[in-house]
Amino acid sequence: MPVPSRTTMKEVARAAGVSMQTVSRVLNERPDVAPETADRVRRVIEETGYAPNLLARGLTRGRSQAIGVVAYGIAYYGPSQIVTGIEREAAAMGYSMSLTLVHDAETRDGDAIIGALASRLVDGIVWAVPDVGANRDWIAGQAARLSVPVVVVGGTSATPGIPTISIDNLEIGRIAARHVLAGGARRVAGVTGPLSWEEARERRDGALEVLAEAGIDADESLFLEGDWSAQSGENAFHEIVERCPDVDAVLAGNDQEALGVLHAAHKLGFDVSRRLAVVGVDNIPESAHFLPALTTVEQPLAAAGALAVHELAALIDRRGKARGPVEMPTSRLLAPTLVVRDSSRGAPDAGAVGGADLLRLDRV
Amino acid sequence: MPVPSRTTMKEVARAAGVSMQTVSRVLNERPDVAPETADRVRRVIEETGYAPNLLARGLTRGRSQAIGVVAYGIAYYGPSQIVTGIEREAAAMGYSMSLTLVHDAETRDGDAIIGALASRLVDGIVWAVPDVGANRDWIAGQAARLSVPVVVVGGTSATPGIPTISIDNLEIGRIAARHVLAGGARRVAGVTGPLSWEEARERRDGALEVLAEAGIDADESLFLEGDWSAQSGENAFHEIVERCPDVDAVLAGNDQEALGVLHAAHKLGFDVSRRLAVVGVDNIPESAHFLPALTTVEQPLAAAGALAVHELAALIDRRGKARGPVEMPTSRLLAPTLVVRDSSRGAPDAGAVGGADLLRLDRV
DNA sequence: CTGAAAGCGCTTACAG
DNA sequence: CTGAAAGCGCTTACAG
Repeated sequence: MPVPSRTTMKEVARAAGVSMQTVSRVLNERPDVAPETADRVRRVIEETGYAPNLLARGLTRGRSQAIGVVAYGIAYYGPSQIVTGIEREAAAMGYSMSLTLVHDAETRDGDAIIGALASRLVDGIVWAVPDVGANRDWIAGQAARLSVPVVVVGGTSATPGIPTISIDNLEIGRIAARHVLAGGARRVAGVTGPLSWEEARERRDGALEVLAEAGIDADESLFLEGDWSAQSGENAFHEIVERCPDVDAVLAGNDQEALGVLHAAHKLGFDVSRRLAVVGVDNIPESAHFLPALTTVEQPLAAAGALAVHELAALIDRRGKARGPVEMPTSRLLAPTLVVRDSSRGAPDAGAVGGADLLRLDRV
Repeated sequence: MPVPSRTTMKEVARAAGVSMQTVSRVLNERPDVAPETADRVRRVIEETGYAPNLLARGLTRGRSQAIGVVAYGIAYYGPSQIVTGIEREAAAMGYSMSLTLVHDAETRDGDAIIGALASRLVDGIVWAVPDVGANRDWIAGQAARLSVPVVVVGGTSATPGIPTISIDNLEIGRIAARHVLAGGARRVAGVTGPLSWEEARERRDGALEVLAEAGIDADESLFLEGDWSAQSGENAFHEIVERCPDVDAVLAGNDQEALGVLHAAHKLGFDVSRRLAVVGVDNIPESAHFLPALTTVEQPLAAAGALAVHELAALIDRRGKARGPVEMPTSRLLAPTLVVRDSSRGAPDAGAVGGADLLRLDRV
């Protein structure tokens, strides 16, 4: 059996008794086609199952109707949420998505990756790699010399000259710190993410800022560096307890680290939620079922991904039309949300109201 | 500032004082070019930063050097692992990846999605959507009439006529059941995934098979249907205890459900790991830090994704060459692995050896 | 070893 | 309202 090759526009034209241009017009919904001619063409398209070759279209139009996405991991909660948001919005806006994963946040393959995407004539690029090392400066430099627009998503505040959709990581730290202070905590410790990540540094700094303002003895040495893993949270908690046996709150860099803290606290016989408040970041689905259920700061990651695509699409359209008036990149900083559960409530979790005992506080 | 448009092959040719064909030959590493000519061309390519327009190349060659991937979710652990494996292997084999996410496992957008990928002349398609409803039969039908090869990954056993890389879900159920029986359990219950998923049915059936063989009163009514969520695990456990107060083992459909079971058991005052064994599926990173640490059955999902791409690439190459000799699709069924932790060890978890107390048993 | 010609499947002005 | 021509940037035979 011969490989069924695709129907071509020329074939459709012949079958409909018109020229290729007319088929092209019908396909692109140009108004200047006689109704009956258009109908005839549409019928043939229907019968033959014709669909335009997007490679050819892209070649002539000079744009591919595809966006390139460069993401870090995907196996992790944050990136997977962001990419989900990106894909959804891209699909909704009629773009297909070419995804490249970098396996090291400090990748030096950036050139090759961007180059490969450019070779495919993507109409724009979403850079969804965390803010580690010199990443951001590098991509900003690339963006300047590239012929396609680039939008950065995730990470921290905007890089000058490049539109960035990010989460307010300082605020994440502040929210968490304010919350445990409001609950009466006075000896606040932390497990951060890897400090090569700007995200991790900002979360910590936001917390320290609040502690300092509250006149709390903000002991930076009680904020230990983790690596986002539960294991690192567990290790850190043991260290924290050694340094400060009467610690009454631990702010974790993410929910996995918080889980490790809960685990370690349990092993050490701490009565979490009565004597110790633990707060995570992310609100992964599991966190509501940790023991005790975890208080955490949620980030609008999928929304950030979607917004990034939205902004990118706007840039693409703008570039298509009037090239000129200095493109003012629109950056946005999205606010996180506190989700309060038993791990910080100062109440025993066993026998609790169970179920819908969830409270959301926006910027408490 | 004018949008910097890409250097073209014609420009490279002129700068190097040769014809386009010669540049093309150098680019494709054809041997029939004089060394010094090739050097000259390479130098110009270097200087200009020329990179071929892959849309044009795809149009002439009739293939895009891209594969299309259709995946379910990505925000979930399983799919994210599979896609990670797919991307890694695709990148390694020189393919770029066009990713489309379906947000409903029983999607009826399949036609449109496949059509869109075909329009982009992808060289092959990886179908990474779970085996729900009539999914598999549908994609098998599509594969037959498509001009590009399709490989299915995930799910259960092979669909006739279409290469499938899957995990042995029956074996997952068997492994889990054998393990708790070996630990002395006699009243075994379960929380399944949604039973519209073939994966969920097979895991349950594998367990029931082992229980029956062991002469255990395999009570199917103790296997309740969940929806993969921790909440459903929690709800199910309450129901299970009502039906069978002296239950001594619960086999969950995944780690999230298992977490819900642990949570509910804790609330109800069950002494997990002493009086109750709980086993999950997936080995999500968090599971090692649940309270108690979770025994679970791990699936080689990333490997499955990589193998799918590998198989797809083989099919693409074969199709490119001798079209003819009935393409015998190669399907593979990958074996899961048991990871034993405290939740099934019949030992208290507090004050345990902590850390590397992990044991892997292959097909116990 | 190298180049002129034709063509991949579309779209974009340009005529009529 | 419709079609002939040219061109997007490559590659593939075909000559020499």
